[in-house]
Amino acid sequence: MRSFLPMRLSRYFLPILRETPKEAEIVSHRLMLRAGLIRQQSAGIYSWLPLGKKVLGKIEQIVREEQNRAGAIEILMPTLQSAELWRESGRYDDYGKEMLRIEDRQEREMLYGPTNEEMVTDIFRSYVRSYKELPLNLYHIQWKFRDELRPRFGVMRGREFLMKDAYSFDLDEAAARRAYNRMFVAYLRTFDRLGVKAIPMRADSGPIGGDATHEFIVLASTGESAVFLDKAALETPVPGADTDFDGDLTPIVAAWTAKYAATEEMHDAAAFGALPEDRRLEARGIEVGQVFYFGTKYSAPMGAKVTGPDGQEHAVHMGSYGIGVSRLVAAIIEASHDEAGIVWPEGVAPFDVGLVNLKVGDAATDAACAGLYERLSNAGIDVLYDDVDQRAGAKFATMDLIGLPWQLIVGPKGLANGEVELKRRATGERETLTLDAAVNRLIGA
RNA sequence: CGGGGCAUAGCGCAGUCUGGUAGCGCAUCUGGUUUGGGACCAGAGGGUCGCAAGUUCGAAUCUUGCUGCCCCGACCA
Repeated sequence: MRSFLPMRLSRYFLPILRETPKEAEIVSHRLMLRAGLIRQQSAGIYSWLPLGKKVLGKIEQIVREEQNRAGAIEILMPTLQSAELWRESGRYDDYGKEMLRIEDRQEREMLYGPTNEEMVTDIFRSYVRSYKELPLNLYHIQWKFRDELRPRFGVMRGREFLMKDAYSFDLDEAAARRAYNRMFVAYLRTFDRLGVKAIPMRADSGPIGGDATHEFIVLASTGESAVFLDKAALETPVPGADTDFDGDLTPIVAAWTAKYAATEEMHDAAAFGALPEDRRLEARGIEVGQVFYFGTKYSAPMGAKVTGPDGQEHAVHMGSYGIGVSRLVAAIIEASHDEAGIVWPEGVAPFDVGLVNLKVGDAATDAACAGLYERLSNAGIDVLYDDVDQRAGAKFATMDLIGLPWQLIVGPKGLANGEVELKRRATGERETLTLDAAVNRLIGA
């Protein structure tokens, strides 16, 4: 007897909207509202409903695994920070109105963190004294708040957003560049596992400062920014799971950075024009990550120093590395959807399979579904069982909308021949199989 | 922050100009008929018309103030 209840749609919380709420302009926002992933609570601030929360968790976990693989170490810093820390770096006055400033009951000045360079630098300087403890890369996955003047496009540009931010500490610039490369390669792997094509592009360092930086841009026709790239970038191989992060990563990074790829702001029309015409690609994209090297910008004013092998104190060289976790949910949808709804890449889908019972209450279909659910679950497959008493059309429309990679359709007609239908959401292909064959196909998939 | 717009049932909308018992579609509930691509019939429930003040015998409708939200631009992970 299994010790868990099946995830039955009739008992789940999946508020599907048939009509598109009028505020949603772009496709990912529309689909996230319609498929019951999120609910807006205030401008740029969203609740994550069960299906959305599952996707967010999947993305978070892939990001975490690849950060860990690259040698970064997870911590968790608070959302609320003291203004004092930000005065040390000078950013309390520089950051502007995007920073949400609040006062506690003792009238202490606080802020809801838009980023964590100061805080992580404070942690570092409190404990680390020697170059022997380097390199160090600390990251966390935490909610941030930036009081955007004009939040829009749903979670694509919300005010509150979930972000992975990593911070590297090294003795000198050369070591910091190696740390940068580790994150660069980790990002290539992360986005690949998330099922999106993300291209690193030369970027403007912006207010965070620094002189080496790349933005990772997901190509999507509905993307917000225009990008220009060498088509060869699309064919550049993504490093495998066996990549040695302690080894020399410069060849991998060089293979990517050698190919022309730039956003509009950094576009060099002459360099782009020098490419053979059939390799020039003008596309649109969404920024989902950025890596920076910024040297001693924070460590120097904040006194984050270590003693080097020379016996002298050195301000550490730092970098920071962000991935927009909540934004990625929207970016993935922008890059992967059709007229009927979302098409989740397998790695981030909220469930692996939607098991559709076409005749709820019929002893044969009910029993077949129960058996299939159990066999698939025991094989580690995450199944959403649609046991709702609805017409077939409505069930199919719901499954297509929420975009699970596979639909396993069980109806009385097929079952009379011992058969079920397996539909691949991405392609729409359907296959009629015996129950055993369908289970084996899914377990093998 | 400049410009524009919207706010009426859970969602999408009409009604506002020209003040007079608050409507439609979808969704929800009940009963029946249906049942492989968003069914049909009959019935039912659900609204302090964003908030406040004013004008008026009477305000969803007119006036003033406020709030929230959206779109374009500038800005931005």
